[in-house]
Amino acid sequence: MVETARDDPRGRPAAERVQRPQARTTERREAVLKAAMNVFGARGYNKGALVEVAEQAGMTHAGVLHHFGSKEGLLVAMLKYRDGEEVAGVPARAQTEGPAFLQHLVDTVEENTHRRGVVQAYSVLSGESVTDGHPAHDYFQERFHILRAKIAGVLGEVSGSTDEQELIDAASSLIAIMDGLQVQWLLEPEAIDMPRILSRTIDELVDRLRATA
Amino acid sequence: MVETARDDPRGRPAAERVQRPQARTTERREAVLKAAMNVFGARGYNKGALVEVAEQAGMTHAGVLHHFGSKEGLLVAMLKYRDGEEVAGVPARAQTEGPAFLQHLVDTVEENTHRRGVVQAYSVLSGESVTDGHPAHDYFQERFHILRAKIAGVLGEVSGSTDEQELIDAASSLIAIMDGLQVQWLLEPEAIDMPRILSRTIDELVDRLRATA
DNA sequence: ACACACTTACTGACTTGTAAGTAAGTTCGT
DNA sequence: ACGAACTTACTTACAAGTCAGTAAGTGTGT
Repeated sequence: MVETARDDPRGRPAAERVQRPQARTTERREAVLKAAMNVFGARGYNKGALVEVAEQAGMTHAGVLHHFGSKEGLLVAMLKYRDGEEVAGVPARAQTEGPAFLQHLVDTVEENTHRRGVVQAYSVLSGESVTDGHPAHDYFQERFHILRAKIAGVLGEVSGSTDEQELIDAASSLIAIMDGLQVQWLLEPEAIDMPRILSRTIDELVDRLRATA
Repeated sequence: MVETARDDPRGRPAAERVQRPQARTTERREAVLKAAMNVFGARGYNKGALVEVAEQAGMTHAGVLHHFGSKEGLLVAMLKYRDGEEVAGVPARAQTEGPAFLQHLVDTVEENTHRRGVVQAYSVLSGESVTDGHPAHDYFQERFHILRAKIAGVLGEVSGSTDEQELIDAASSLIAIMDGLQVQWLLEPEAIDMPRILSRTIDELVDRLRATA
């Protein structure tokens, strides 16, 4: 008994739920989230309009607001959702460790070559996120912080190096290369071979770290 | 005689000039351009409003449109203007050659550490530029294309390598690192030492290329 | 005299968000 | 097993604001 008032009846209900959501609600919300990826990816958060998101999800913009409370709420939910599935094909939550993780990075980049929309959404949003008071600011700040630590750890394992600063620097470089290449690739796809460059860079980086270990 | 209708009476007049601009016009336009850097840098192109640009330049938004014709015209003019001066302190047009150019890159990044606004403008705009039909799309596409060729050339000179593909890949990496680091730095400045990482990367890159030369 | 460098005033197109209403689903007392 | 009471999942309609762009006018420099 004790009624345990579940304050989280599935997901992150913007309009506070008291009962539980209906059967098909989850998939409807997912449709909205996917539409948001499309729209925010194609036009950016600022220029992306709720009406267009709603249209693609088959409802009105008021319906979208019913689910996510505000445009900002939708963005945040979308960002979290994206994390949950990573890139469809790749195992997502599969938190690979050690050298496998570095291969996982290359695989993901390879996958991304066939998912322009995802890459575009990421590039646009991370760029926008540095503007004053952008709703995705905290998300990207945290994401980079965690990613750097994770990659530095793996690089340490693989190379045997224990120079923390150098490991973090190397991790920062790796992330920077991946992100920077995406923008160049989006603007001139034939000119940039992302997987090749990344995999080369990783090899060099590990070699360098091993040398000073 | 013959009236030689000069179709470019100084600058890029959006509202087509017939006579020649007045004395203080150039500096007024420059004030607008600088304001545009501020506003588009802080808010992005889409969210940046002409009224705010105008305010900072000491006129109304209609005055800005008088000079640049449209918001898009202002952006393009701003981008060109920025190229003309690069970063205030650094010699700008000084098209350094050879190894000096690589040092110039590091110096510029060092300078940028003290010019957050410039870095933010660049990051936001280049991110936005990949969206559908963005007015800065062509600018950044061309910029990356030229920069890659330039850097690849310099790397070839310095390392002695003649492997075109490898030189272009290395150039792409360098640019990607600089751009990618900027975003991370903007989000967490204390965590990222841009000049140190860049200069380290350049050394490694040159060494690698020299080895296979 | 006439173009230039603006300003004021206004329009129209979009935007996000809210309010109110409706149909369908869920829960629960009996 | 049934219906009242209530929620959820929307819709239509609207409020309120923001913004780029235009038109017409005013003063000033050459």
